[in-house]
Amino acid sequence: MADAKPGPEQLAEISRFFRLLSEPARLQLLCELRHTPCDVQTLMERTGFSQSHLSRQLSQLSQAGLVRSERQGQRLIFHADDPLVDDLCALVSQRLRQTLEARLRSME
Amino acid sequence: MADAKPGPEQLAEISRFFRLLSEPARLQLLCELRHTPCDVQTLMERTGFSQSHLSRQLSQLSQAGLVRSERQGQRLIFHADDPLVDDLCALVSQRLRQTLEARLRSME
DNA sequence: TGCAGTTATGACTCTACCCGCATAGCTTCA
DNA sequence: TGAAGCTATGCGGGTAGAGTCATAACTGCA
Repeated sequence: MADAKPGPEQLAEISRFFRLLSEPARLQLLCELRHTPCDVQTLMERTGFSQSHLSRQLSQLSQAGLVRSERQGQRLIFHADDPLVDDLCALVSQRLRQTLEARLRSME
Repeated sequence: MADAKPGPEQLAEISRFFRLLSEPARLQLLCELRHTPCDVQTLMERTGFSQSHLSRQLSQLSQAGLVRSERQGQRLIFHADDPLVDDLCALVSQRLRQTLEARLRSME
């Protein structure tokens, strides 16, 4: 029952979530903000992205609850204090490492 | 060190992996094959996808090691015996549920 | 080996979405 | 309140990739 086949609806939602993480730009933003909240100006300097692009991506991420914004003076400070993404990335990284090792061994 | 910022290279690989799961069709295939391996004919009937489409998607999944094929007679039987996807989906589902509950409470 | 059945692939269309530019809309503070 | 600064959004070019059709390539079997 815990691993019953999810319905199409649920499948769609889950895949939408993964889509958020499937874009390097967004994943990068999440990593940048993970332990050091900052404002858009700083993100522009660090990533080279345009302001409009950042605004859109941050909007998507905050809509999914992966990012939170807090006003400080006239600028918004963005936070990403959710460990979920860390966990997901850790699982995937570990998997990628295993795959590489296996490929190494197989070409021996 | 465990959660140091990943480099651009690693970020790209991780996001590529998430992209595999960001397509409902592929996620559905993984769910179909998770506990009941089967051949392409059966997948066509169950999902309504064309043979060529299935071939491409299964190719991507098997290249990532999420699916394995085994010949039986003249047809290939596809397996998805990796619990990783289950784990990832479970984490995300749980998160989606939490988000919904929070939204409910906030509109109270 | 040659045939029948199965899978992979080239060519194509179509949709979604990234990303930047320009600008409209807001928020804060003097 | 009005101006300055910050953020959101309409618009458009470009690209990646889903999905189909036709067909090539391959596999097991008579």
